[in-house]
Amino acid sequence: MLSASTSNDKIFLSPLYDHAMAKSDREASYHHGDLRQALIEGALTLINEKKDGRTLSLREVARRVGVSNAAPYRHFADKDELLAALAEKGFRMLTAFLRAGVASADDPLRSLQASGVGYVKFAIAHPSYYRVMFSAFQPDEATCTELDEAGQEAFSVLVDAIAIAQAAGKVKPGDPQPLAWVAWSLVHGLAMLVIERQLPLMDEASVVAFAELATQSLMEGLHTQE
Amino acid sequence: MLSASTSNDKIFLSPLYDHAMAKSDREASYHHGDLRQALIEGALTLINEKKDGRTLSLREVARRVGVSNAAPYRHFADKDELLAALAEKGFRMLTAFLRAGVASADDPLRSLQASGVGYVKFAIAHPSYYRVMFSAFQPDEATCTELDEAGQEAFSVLVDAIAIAQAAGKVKPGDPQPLAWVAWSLVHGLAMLVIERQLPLMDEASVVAFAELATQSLMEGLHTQE
DNA sequence: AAAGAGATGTTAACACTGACAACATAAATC
DNA sequence: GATTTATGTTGTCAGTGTTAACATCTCTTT
Repeated sequence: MLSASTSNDKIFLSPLYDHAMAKSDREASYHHGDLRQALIEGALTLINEKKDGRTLSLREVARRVGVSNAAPYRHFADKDELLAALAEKGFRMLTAFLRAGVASADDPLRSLQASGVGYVKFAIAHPSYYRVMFSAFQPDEATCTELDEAGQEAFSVLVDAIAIAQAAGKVKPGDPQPLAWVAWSLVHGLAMLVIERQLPLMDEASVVAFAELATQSLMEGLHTQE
Repeated sequence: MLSASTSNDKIFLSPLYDHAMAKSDREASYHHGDLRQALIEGALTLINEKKDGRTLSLREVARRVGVSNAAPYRHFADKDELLAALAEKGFRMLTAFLRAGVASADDPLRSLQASGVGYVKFAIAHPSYYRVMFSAFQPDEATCTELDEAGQEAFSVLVDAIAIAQAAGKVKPGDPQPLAWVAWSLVHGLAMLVIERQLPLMDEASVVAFAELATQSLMEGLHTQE
């Protein structure tokens, strides 16, 4: 029953539900113990079975977790809030992929490029996640600041990588933020097109190879010495 | 009642329904006369009222057009097929925007860049269209070849612009297709991020300005003389 | 022109969904 | 131990995509 969920299930974000985590006797009690987390994981496994934000249903998640229709509403105001929780987790994972990319090279420029390739690698490794993260469920602005934070954290990895490359004189100077937007646009568009099968790239190898070409192209546009 | 629909409503694609177009006495007859087109336009106006592929409902379209729930199923196998028809029209419009961009400059390089800016301009001018075009409703492959064609037509504008720039020695030589993918990725990602309000760009002017920066950055990476 | 055939609408139904109110039960607090 | 609070359940509502069975129009064929 406990299918192979993600290993980093230690991310407990909302202090509101901390007390629930203390429980350990689960299984067949009226109160689930940690429904919120179980719902997120249930939605997660469903999403890994070809479901996206549109086809995923709250009721199915509840069913999968073994709980009634209305139970999820004790933990999420509506479906979008569950999706937002998933998206947040996705951004945390994306951040890890980006950092792994950055760390995989010594040269600041190659580091920057590797972060872009890492971005695309995440997208093709977790396409359903990625779709949820960027599909248009309006996050209601102020309500889910945690999602925003997670997104900003991921983005800052890119900004930092650019700033470091600038400090090394490898990227033209100026506010790194707009440059990061440009780089983000490139890898985001690439990721989306690949995921939606709009580009005829079949296996991971060719996607990564193309991601390297794409980031390389932009690199030669961004770096100094013209 | 006939709200301001798009002006290019002369696009009749499927010869299967040509005979229906011959009718002119509409209004209050059992048979609508040209339901297929009316449904597309109805969906279109609804989509311009904040609806996207997820929130748009076939029943609402039917209601808007003044027809019963099941009537649309005489013209579209399912909801996705209606969305595909919308997407096709969107790609035709996108092609026009791209061509306008290309034609707006004399220099091949600037022409190429202008096509990219035109791409983004289309996306922000018709965000709902754009969302439908690229939101994941699996087009069932072989069934809707017309959508594929429309997409290819738009893409070919980009490829051609690159090929022309290559012929003028302004872009590094080689198969233009991969380069077009890179460029497409950049503007697609930018368009998506702007539409989903992931970038803090408010008005059209700043979006266009940033699109120019983004395309310029890539340009300097693609062009010759390093 | 009459008649049958095929296209195009309509109504009614099914199985779903998101969401809520009213109720039940366990846990936490006093 | 009693009460408040958190959490889960059942039942319901409006809305959806989709299909089947039926109705009506149009068109071809005789």
